[in-house]
Formats: sequence, structure tokens, C-alpha cells
Amino acid sequence: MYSFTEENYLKTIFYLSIGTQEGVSTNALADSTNTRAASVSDMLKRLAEKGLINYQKYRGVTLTEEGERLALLVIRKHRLWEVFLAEKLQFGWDEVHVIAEELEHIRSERLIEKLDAFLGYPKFDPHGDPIPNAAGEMPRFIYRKLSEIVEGTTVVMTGVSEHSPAFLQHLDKAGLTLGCQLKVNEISDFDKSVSVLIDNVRTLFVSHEVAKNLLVK
Amino acid sequence: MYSFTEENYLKTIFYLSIGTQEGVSTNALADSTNTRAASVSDMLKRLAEKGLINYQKYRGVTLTEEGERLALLVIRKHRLWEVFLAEKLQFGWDEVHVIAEELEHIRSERLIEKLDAFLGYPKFDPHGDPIPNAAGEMPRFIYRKLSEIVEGTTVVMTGVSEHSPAFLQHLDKAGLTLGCQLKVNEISDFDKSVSVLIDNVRTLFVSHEVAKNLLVK
DNA sequence: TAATTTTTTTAGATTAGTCTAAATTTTTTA
DNA sequence: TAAAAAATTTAGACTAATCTAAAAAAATTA
Repeated sequence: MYSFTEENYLKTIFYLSIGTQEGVSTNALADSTNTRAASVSDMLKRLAEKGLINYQKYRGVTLTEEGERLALLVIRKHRLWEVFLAEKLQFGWDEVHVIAEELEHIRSERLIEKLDAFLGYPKFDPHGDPIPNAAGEMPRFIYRKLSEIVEGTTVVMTGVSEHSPAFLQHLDKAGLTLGCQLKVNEISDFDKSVSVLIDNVRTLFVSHEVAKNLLVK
Repeated sequence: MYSFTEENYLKTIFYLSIGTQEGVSTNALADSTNTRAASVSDMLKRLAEKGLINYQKYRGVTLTEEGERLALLVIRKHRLWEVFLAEKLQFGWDEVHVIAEELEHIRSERLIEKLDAFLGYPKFDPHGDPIPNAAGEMPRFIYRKLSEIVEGTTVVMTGVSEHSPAFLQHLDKAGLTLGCQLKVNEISDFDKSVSVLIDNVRTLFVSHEVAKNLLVK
């Protein structure tokens, strides 16, 4: 049984590992966990002793198979609770993350399997991120950014790559929700902002900054 | 903001205070929290400094008004989560306590108020215990024990005074559930066991030990 | 490639919550 | 009511997770 802190380190290492081969650096972890590099060094030693990470001094870390399995189980719990909060308790998608950060550490396998059933075995959380299964396996979808879509193409909004409440609230105000259809009319030469037709109904200008963080298929 | 441990001490002091005027003793707390008296002494000093308990060395403790309010808010969360687990996730009433011991420490007022609404503002948890309101107030019902009911009387089962899984599973097997009607046919001279007619349908013999822990009105 | 800068680790403390053993206070008993 | 027993507190130590400051290693730069 692992502590809240250990679970959080595993989760953070998992997220920082996405899209790189190299190990995660001590400083990157210190930034993400709001601690100092010295504290991270200590913790890495302990996690390595427990066989959850591959760690050589000064070399950065990667998760072992077991470490990754555990990280994905925490992420599974986090995302299932997010679905519960959004769908059953009517929380906004900008509010669910903070609460799920606590709920993800509740220790009961039966609880999470029953919650999964209660929610109807959802495949995605409120931000469009996939939910790992009980074995700690997660499908990897490769979505494109709206900013990379060529003019004239029609796509569907499937996720976001930025999860801050400020960004999500901005999308709410713009009426951009998961599943909406987006036709890229024109990309501005001036500021790379994108003019999109939403659900064949109305046109909206999306800044490049926003377009970079919208995932589509 | 108080730690899990502090919240648990407050809750335990609250429960051990029920039905006595005197303060709760250090040893009683050590028993209930599975720690040693020395650890309890240390913690009592801290809780007293924070104004949550009235504490004089060697004299036992009582909760201050603020301490009681906090204890009742933890109990509110515990009992609401128990309702969620039993009614929405189909856990048995013998299983909900252990999981709610963790969930009760999740810190979000909005979460608990939304959960309350989602559950339809329940007044009682799955064991028949009343749920405190958001202000930390709880109605006090005085129920009698089945063992004190005179022959010929008909009552309704409203609660239990023993919450162990073993006891609750025993009641399940006997078919004794909250709300069932119990007519006391006869109390045995030999072993004080009670013969009861359940819901006007079938007769059951209930041991004195069980009858003492069944609350009725 | 030697010097400088950056990153990481080690050394030594700190805090919350716990422990055992010893000391102290209260309660019980004879 | 004095002695014995029980309950409680204090003293000193431990663990997990953190910190600052200093030392060491790696990376960058001139």
C-alpha cells in the first residue's frame, strides 16, 4: 500500500514522461509537485527501492512496469471520479480536477469497480481523456490540434491539451464543447487565428493559442 | 484546515462523549484510535491550543462548541457518503462504514452539498443514524432497545447500536431490516431471548444480545 | 578542453504523529 | 489515610516528507 505522496509522484512521472524517451528530471518533478529538488531526490531513492521507478543518480527517472500500472490505476480513479462529479453532481469540467485530486487516493478496489458500473463504464473523462481499465491499461489516441488542420476541413472536438479552469471556462463562454463539429473556414495570415463554423450553425474566431490546445479528429 | 488525524480525534471524542457528562479519558481515546495514551496526550495538547477541546491535565476532555461543530460536519460527510455507497453503488450496510472512513475527509463544501442534493437530502444513513445538517446540527432521537419492550407491544425497527459487519450480517441473515414491524410475542424466562412477529408474516427468535442492539420506536 | 553554469545529490534540520520507558498524578484499597 | 494500583503525562526517540545550505556531478560555453 502506497502513500498519497508516493501515488502523486508516480502520477506526475507518468504525465511528464508522455512524449519523451528520456527520463524525467529531478527539477521537472520538483516544479510539478511544488517541492524542492532535494525532496524529490529523497523520494526517488525510496520509489526506486520499492521497484516502482528506474533511477540512476543524475540520470532522471522512468517508471517500471509496476510503477506505470500503479500510476494508471490512480489516473483511472481520478478520471472516473471526474465523470461522477460532472455527470451526477453537475460540476463544471473546470471544477472536477481539484476534487478528484483527493478522491483518487481512496483505497478500495470494489469501490472503483462499482463506481465504474454506476457510471455505465465510461470510456472518457469530462475533458475527453481516456479512462484506463482495471488492469492499468489505457488506449492511446493520437489526436491533432485544431491549429494544424488545413482550411476547408471539418473535424470533431475530442479533447483539450490544457486543463486549467481559466482555459476551460474560456471554452464554455465560447460555446466550445466536446463533440462539437468544427469546420475550419480560414486561418488568418496575421495572427494565425482560426475562423471555424461550429455545428454548421455559427462562426467563431479562435485564437492560435486556443487552437493549439484543442484536440480534434 | 485540520488534518485527517485531528478530524478523527474530534469524531472519536464526540462518540465517546455520548451519554456522559464527564470528559472522555485519555485511555478511552487511546483504545478507540488504536494508539497509545502517550500519543493521545500529545494530540490533546494540540487540539486544546486550537480551541477545539476543553482539556485540563489528568481530567479528561470535552469538545468546545467549535470542536463539536467540526465533529458533526465530519459525521455529516461520513453518513452522506454511506448513503451514496448503499443506495447508488449497492454496497451492503455492513460494508459502507470502512469506505466512508476515508471519504469523510475529502475537503470540499460544495461537494458535500451537491452530494446531499443528489441523494435527495436524506435524513438518515443506512444504519438509521441521523445525518447532521450543514451547520453541524443533528436531531437527537431517543429510541428504545428491543430488549426493553414489553410483551404484546408492536414497534418498528429504526436503528442499531452496534455497527460491526458481523452484527449487521447477522441481521441480514435473519431478515431484520430498518423499517420492519416487530411484534414482541414473548420474552423467554430462560435466556431473555425474544420471540418476535416480523411484518405480520413470520416469527423469529432474537437473542437477548441482539435485542439489546436493536433500536425501535 | 578548461572554466563556468546548471542540475542534482548529500548533510543536517524540522514537523506531525507516533512510540517506549520513566515520572507523576489520581484513584482505589486496605 | 497511607500504600498500592491505575491512569496520565513527560522525556526522548523514530518515520515520512519536507526544507536550506553545501557539495558534487553534468552540461554548457568560451
